[in-house]
Amino acid sequence: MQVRTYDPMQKLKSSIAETIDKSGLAIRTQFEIPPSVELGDLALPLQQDAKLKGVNPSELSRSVSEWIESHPNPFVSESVSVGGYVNFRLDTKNVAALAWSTIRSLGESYGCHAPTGKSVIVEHTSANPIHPLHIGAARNSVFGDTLVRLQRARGHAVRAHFYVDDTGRQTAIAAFGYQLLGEPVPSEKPDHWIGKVYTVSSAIVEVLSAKEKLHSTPEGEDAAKLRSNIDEWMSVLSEQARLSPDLTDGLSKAMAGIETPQESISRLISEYEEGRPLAKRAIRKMVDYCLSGFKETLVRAGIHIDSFDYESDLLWDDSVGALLDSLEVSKYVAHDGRAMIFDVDAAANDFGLKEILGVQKSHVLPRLVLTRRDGTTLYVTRDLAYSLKKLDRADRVLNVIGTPQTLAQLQLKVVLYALGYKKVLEQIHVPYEQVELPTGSMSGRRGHYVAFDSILDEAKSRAKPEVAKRNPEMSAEVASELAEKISVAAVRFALVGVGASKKILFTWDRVLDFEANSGPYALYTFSRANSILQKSGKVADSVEPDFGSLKLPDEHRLAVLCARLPENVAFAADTFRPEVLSEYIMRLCDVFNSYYGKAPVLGAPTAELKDARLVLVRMVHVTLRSAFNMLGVPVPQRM
RNA sequence: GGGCCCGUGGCCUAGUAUGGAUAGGGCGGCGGCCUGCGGAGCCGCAAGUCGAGGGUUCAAAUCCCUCCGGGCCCGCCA
Repeated sequence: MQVRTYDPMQKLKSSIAETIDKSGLAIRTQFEIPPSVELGDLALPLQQDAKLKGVNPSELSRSVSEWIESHPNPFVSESVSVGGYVNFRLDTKNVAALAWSTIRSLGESYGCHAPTGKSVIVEHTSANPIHPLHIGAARNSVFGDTLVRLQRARGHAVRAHFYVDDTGRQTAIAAFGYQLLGEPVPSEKPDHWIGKVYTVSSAIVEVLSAKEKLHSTPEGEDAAKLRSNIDEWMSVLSEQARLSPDLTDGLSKAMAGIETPQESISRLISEYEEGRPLAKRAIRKMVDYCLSGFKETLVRAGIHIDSFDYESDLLWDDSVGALLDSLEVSKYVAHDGRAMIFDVDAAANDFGLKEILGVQKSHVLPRLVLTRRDGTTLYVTRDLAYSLKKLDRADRVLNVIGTPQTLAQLQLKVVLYALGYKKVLEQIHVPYEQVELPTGSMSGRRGHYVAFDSILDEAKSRAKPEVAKRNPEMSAEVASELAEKISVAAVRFALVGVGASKKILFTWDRVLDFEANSGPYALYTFSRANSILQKSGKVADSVEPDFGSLKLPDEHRLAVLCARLPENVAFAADTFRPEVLSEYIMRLCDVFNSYYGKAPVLGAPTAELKDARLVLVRMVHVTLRSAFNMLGVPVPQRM
């Protein structure tokens, strides 16, 4: 049976390695890419091997290249020995043919790898359901979703999970306001409306409780602090009163009758945790409205969540209770009243986890409080139970969570490992840096944020005139669809195009400048390739080309680049770095743009050349389309 | 006090995992290219002490140490 080829470059490398192995030189065949195209397509560095063998690197590389020259490999057109490297120039014809047969057989799935049978859960987004997704969450979503797509392309069975934090105090504050308003149907996009309810409720509660405290506080520093606190929240309130007068007014009136809102909120929390019907109805109703708003935004950005996991379910189905029972008897747990405190450092030392997790031995890991003195659970406790649930459902779990959570994620691993869940090592924190605004940090509570929706809207409204300018004959509807695609591409490229460890300073121009942004450029390149294929009037996939007629350096580069998609996907997936793929796309676009500008495809001098070029264009076309799919970028047929 | 991350031309960024061949791109600037498959394009030019200093090495943007600048974390918050 023929084994299906997924990765042409891999296949070709093994073939060359095999040829070299026959020489009996016994060298490692770890290929690299030379720093410049003039040097070749593949490089074999032999300095290490030369050292081990105690021979001169140049001599070794010369023997290898001489061997290849006298024992030809179909994929190598030339091998040159330079300073301990053997540089290989690949044979355009055979590389193109190999890439083409792979592309033709895989079609849209070109770039994907053989199924592994391994299951992966990617948890991402998981924003609090009390305000719209903002730009920071957008980075999480886009990054997380791209990871989902990449893991899938890697051959794993992947599911995207969203952890719904519905038992926290913040959620209760919003739900409390929602209850007071009579639990209405939101009058606008639900997450945006709930965001307002949350900000106003939060501000009123802050003001009322600060005022309350002020009564029993003697004049001095503390009182002054309370006063400035009141002032701050009053100004948030007046801002909201200006933006949404009815809502603010309604909530203020309803809240005025409540003497101790903090207590009411605490009661709501505990009633919800106990699963009391009224509390349950109000909170779930509000949360689900908010989630429906999230979904709308996510769908627009091409993001799909397979499972929304409610934190409250972990309490109700006693997952948390079971976890507490096993913690109770752990030798690392100390009790203080009903509070449980976990000695993370001792556990990490005992199990040798510092070494495994890359923590310095001398670094003392902070203890972790798992329950309050009154016995109630904390966020981490529920998160522990949630981790177990995720690990139960997949071979591997990727948690897309911001860098501020790094320590907490580490502690979580130690605790679960110490409880005997060794599989927790298969749960990986994939961190990303925050997005900052020029005006300072965002605050959901204060209603200060840039919503994901606004970014998409703004991108679209900037794209529209550009589309209209270039396509005056296009109907408004089609133009709008196109503008939508372009804006999603621009936003996704902007958020995933830089390494996750880099902070992003969000400015409208940075993200939405269509000259600077690589998204529209890449889509444009694709649409040009598409247009050449359309114009040809041929079905490129049924053409049997003679790749031997491709002589231009750019034709060679394009064939080799197309063959490299799968290995780039593998690397991006395995290192959790989508930017690897976006860099690859840019490289391919650069070469292709330059190519079709100087080499006529449809007007090629001979029929053979025309066919070969046409197929090459098709290869670029399919390769780009696959790569876009993996980045979650929609593809327009024309622009 | 302890720990983590970032620091590459005016601005943004790749390269750091596995040290190696002239540090790649983009924006902005300057100069060209619409009789050719659509100019969101192409071609060219100027612009760099890879934060600083030491060390290891035949070889350091990359590894080690110290320091500087920016950010984050070390809650009976989430």
